[in-house]
Amino acid sequence: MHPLLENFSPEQFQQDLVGWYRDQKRDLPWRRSADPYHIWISEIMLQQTKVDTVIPYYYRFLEAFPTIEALAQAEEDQVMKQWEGLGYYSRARNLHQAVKEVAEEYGGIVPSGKKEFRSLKGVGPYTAGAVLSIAFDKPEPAVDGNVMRVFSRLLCLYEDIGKQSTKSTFEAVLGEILPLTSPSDFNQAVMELGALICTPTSPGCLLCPVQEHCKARAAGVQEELPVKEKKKAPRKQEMAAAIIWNGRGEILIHQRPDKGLLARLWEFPNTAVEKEAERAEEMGAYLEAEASVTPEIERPVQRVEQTFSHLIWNVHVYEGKAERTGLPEGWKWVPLDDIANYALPVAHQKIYKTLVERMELK
DNA sequence: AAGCCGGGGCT
DNA sequence: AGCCCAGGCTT
Repeated sequence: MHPLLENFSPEQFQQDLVGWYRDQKRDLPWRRSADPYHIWISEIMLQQTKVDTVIPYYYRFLEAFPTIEALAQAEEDQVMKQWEGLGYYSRARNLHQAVKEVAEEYGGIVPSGKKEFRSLKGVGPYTAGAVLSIAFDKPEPAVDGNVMRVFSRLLCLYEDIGKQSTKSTFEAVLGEILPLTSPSDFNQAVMELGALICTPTSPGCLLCPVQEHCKARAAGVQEELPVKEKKKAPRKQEMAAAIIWNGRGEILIHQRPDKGLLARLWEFPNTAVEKEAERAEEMGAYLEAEASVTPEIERPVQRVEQTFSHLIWNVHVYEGKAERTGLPEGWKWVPLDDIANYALPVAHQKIYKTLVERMELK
């Protein structure tokens, strides 16, 4: 028995927690399915993403790609378009690659072995535990942020949950508490408790089904936990972007590089700028250097902000024109309406939406 | 071990 | 203005 579990009663805890879960659990779309493919999609989408955000994406994605085969055969651009706006786009590309592997190597059947499933792209320790327990009822722990918050309070553990060593501690503890009879309900129950009762701020201890098991509650320190190192503030970046028309009524777009921020998404040409007075000139120089396009920047039309976890873009949008020249790899002239078929970062979706509205007024 | 990778909704 | 979220990958 793990030393942190001294005086902890796993059987009573399981009973109190799972009983509450079966009575109070939310009716979520992926809980209506037993298909491992559906469970898997939901778990990837739910990484660092709230339930309410995921729900519409989950429906649309499975409508577009109802089966492993359908997703395996899809073009990456179509997959990215379905993921547009959900963020962390490597999730979509990794999922697509993993599903192709399942189609080719496992006959389209999601592997239920830990080693096999864990080896798939984008499947880490949490996702492996979650899918194997929920879809296959395997007794695997699934330790995410919810679980660490809940158990740092239950066990009154003041170790930084951002550290790998702390996560390992929780995985060991959960491995000992996890019931063999219904690991699916148990894992989901801990997460449900974290989402509904044992929330980051103002936890609802009075409504908590396991309050009698909670050391932090007993000591009145539940608000101090979990311990987590503060993150640095994001840095600000001034940007210029341009809507460049050619003589045929087409607009210039660009695909971002394979790696890094917003990898492989499409965008209006843009570049970081230094001096406020020379933004338009810097934009022109960028287009000349990267696409051999010599634009006439005519006017500023919009300003858009986009906040990332480590970066804030302040994008000054210009409009202008250029000759319809040949373009390097990754650049395209596209009719206005066709831009809707490309996956864009949210900042560029806003630019596109505003542009379409302006054109409709004319 | 630490940094990178989105976007939205709370407080 | 921070904070957090059903994390994983890369270095």
